[in-house]
Amino acid sequence: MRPTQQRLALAKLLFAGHDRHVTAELLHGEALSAGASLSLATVYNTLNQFMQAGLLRQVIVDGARIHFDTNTGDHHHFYLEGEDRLIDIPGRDVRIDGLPKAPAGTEIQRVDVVVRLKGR
Amino acid sequence: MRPTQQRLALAKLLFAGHDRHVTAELLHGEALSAGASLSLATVYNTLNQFMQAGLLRQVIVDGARIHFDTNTGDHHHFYLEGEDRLIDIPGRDVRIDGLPKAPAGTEIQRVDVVVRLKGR
DNA sequence: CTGTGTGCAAACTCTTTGCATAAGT
DNA sequence: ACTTATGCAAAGAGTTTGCACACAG
Repeated sequence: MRPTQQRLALAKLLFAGHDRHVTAELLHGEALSAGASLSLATVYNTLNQFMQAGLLRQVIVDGARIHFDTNTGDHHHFYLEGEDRLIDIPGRDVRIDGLPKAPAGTEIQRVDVVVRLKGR
Repeated sequence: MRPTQQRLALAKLLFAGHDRHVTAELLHGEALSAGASLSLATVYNTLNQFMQAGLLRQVIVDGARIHFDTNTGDHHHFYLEGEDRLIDIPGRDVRIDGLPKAPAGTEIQRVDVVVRLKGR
């Protein structure tokens, strides 16, 4: 994977600080605002490449959009429906009991917990 | 909501037996096979109406498709990635401990657990 | 005859793909 | 030059919407 201008710009936005949750469109907007010049398609491709490289993870909460998460470790999410926003829940603290064992011929790949929040 | 032919055909397929998980496209196919005559758009509209009526619930696991679940009670899901198939996990049996409390100004609407399975 | 509600063609949104172009050897 | 990889326009997949038509009162 070559360190092109587009990829560097996105990497910088994604990994510069703390963990982030972004959608392709949001990141595209940020990149443009930061002066970079790339298309939304390139953002998607880059996000998928970063994902394959293990730098990023998808979070499915919304059906309409895919969210990408720079935190690839074991954790879960609060999802604020109104604002379409994600907040990490550290995986260490959470314990899930009473799950049936995986059906024959399958094995568990991951357990995702999504706590859906409603603004009050 | 009028009991039109289209709605009756779909209701019959959805609620005739045990609980089901369907996508719009799958249900459309079944309806056509059963001799009904309706468009995919109508299936979507009808599913959304059933949902508003509280007869159905959406399950978001895939990002590409929306799954509809005739089981509206408290429960969770196994998701078989390869086959794009859902299996219910009764909510009674599952206990989740250690979740942080909801951020100020928000309240928990629902907690969804998805156990992602990989065929072996 | 009038008004409410229905079903579907067409539109829309998000994401992926095919290909001309660019970069490296 | 030749090969591999890149970025984006255009296509694809899933879902929603606007509107002509049907049905009930």
